[in-house]
Parts: sequence; C-alpha cells; structure tokens
Amino acid sequence: MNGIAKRVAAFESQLRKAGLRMTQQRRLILRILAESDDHPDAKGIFSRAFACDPTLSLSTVYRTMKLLETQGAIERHAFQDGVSRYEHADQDHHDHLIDVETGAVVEFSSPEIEALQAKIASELGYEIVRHRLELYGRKLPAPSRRKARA
Amino acid sequence: MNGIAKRVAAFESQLRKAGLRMTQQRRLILRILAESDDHPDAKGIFSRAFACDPTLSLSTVYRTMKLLETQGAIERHAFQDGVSRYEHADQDHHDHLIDVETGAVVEFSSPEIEALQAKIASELGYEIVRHRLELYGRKLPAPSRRKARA
DNA sequence: CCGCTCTTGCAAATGAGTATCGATAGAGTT
DNA sequence: AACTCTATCGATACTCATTTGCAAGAGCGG
Repeated sequence: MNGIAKRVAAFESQLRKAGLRMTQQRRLILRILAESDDHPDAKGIFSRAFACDPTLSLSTVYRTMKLLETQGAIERHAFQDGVSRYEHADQDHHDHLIDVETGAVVEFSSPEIEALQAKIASELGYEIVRHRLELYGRKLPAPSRRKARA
Repeated sequence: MNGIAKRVAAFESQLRKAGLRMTQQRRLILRILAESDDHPDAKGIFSRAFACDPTLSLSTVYRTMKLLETQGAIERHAFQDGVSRYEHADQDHHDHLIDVETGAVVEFSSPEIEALQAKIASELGYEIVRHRLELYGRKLPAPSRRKARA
C-alpha cells in the first residue's frame, strides 16, 4: 500500500470531476502503470494487463494512454526506437539515458543543464515550452570494482 | 567550386569503395540535400527532386535516405511532429530549437551542455554514444533584453 | 558492346496509432 | 434493485509514414 492505491484513487476523483467514468479497464491499466518502474510501450502495457483481463483490447490501452496523458497522469516519451513509451507523472522532472545495448532506461536530472537550456533559448529569443534530452550510451566497465574472474 | 559538387564527389568515391553505384537518382537527391539549409522530410526532398526528375519515386528517396544515413552522409532527426527530417552531416555538431508555433528549426550548440552530459553519463557509469537535445519554444515578443528583475 | 548485379518504380505490405459503430456497463436517481 | 442516460468498450476499418517484393532497367568493369 503504497502509492499505488493512492494514485488510482487520486485519478478516480480527477475523472469524476471531469464527468468521466472509472472503469475496470482504466483501473487495471492504471495499476499496471503504477506498478511499473520501467517505461513500457502500449503493447507492453497491453500484454501485462491482458494477463489479468483477457477481454481487454489494445484499442482501450491506446485510448486510455491518451486520456491519462491529457489528464496529466502519465508522460509519453518517444525514444529513438519509434514507439511511444509511458511512465506515471507523479514524480520530479527528469531526463533519460538509454542503454543502446539493452534498451534499459536510466533517469537523471540536471538543474545545471536546465538552466543552460533556458539561457540559450532566451538568447535566441525564445521561451522554452518543453524540451527533450536523451542520452544514448554504452555501459562502462566498472572502474572501482573488480570483476570476479574477468 | 561550392561545397556541393565536392560533397557529391566525395560521396561518389565513398560509394565506389563500398561496391555501390552512383546513380542519377542518388546524385540528384544528394544535390537537393546539399542545397538545403533547412530540415526537410522525405516528402519535401521528394517534391524538390521530383521537379527535376518526374520519374523519381518516393521509395527511392526513402531508400536513399537510409543509405546516406548508414554511410554517415546525413543525419536523421525525429522531432515531435512524427516524421523523420534530414540534414547533411558535414557540419559541426549542433542541437535544435523548434518553434512550436511555426515549426521553424533553429540550430545552436553548447559546449557547456555537452560537457555536463558527459559528466552525468560517466557518473551513471556510461559513455555517451549519441544524444538528442531538442528545445521546443515560443518566440518571445520583446527583442530587447531589459530584465525587470533578476 | 556484354553481362553481372545493384537499383529503381510500382504496388502491396507493415506497423503504430486513430476513428467508427453497435453493444455494454458506470453511476446517479428512484 | 430497477431505470436511464451516455461514456466507454471491443472489434474492425482506416490513416499515414516507411518498408519491402519483384520484374524491368541502368551502372560499370571488362
């Protein structure tokens, strides 16, 4: 009991206010998302949810993701593999480092970079609406730790 | 002699080495790209090239873009409008600021940000292979640089 | 000029995501 | 619990960028 039930409840009241309904499908997808700490795509969410409810359709996942996004409950990212990936939005702003070999996603944040971005934009006569910063990297051999039998 | 013919020639010898052919279509597309200082998508390149050679097909543009990309002659960018946009690669590294209202693309570069990226990556145990930094902004009304407070 | 095979144009195929539509099921009311 | 209203669902058709299969065509070394 965790943030999960809390998030679902918060979203439920948010929906109510908008005259929308909290359906079984939305509850399920929301739970899947809240339980995920990676960045699944629509298919990934679908297959996890399908395991719980085999009547669920992929359309509903897409619809729900769009709804959740416009409600600000999740964030959508389009990394360079082309598909949209999602994560719940109730956390601090951060950017992503994607392991080019495994596809693993590491989150990080850098106030210094943010500040530089704002400075650059204003020098060019713009104010930033949003930004996208993705680092694609390869894991370095651990420098301080000896591998057992390298 | 402009860089254009030079680039085409350089690419031609690069192809030769790979056992590939310098066809009319490739020559044309390459010239279009070299002459462009914006970031056209496949359709845009196609329509510019089609004006010179109405027998050209869109498939060929896509195929050629892929070839040019793997040969390192161009760079492909996927901004948030969904389509792939291209630019020739024989220039300094830079990032992009996209005007959210007009779609205009402004190029900029920031060694400070690059340095911070490298630092962050190495702290996370990674070396950067490539990165993607896009600022989405709105043009500020006042071109003056007076700051009320700061 | 020959011929090998890389390339092309066309059309059909993919694949992510969206729209349509009849059927279903939330949720307030009684 | 029954009733009603309509948001939502599942299935399916569709869009749009990009890719691919294939037969005809064109580089280029000889």
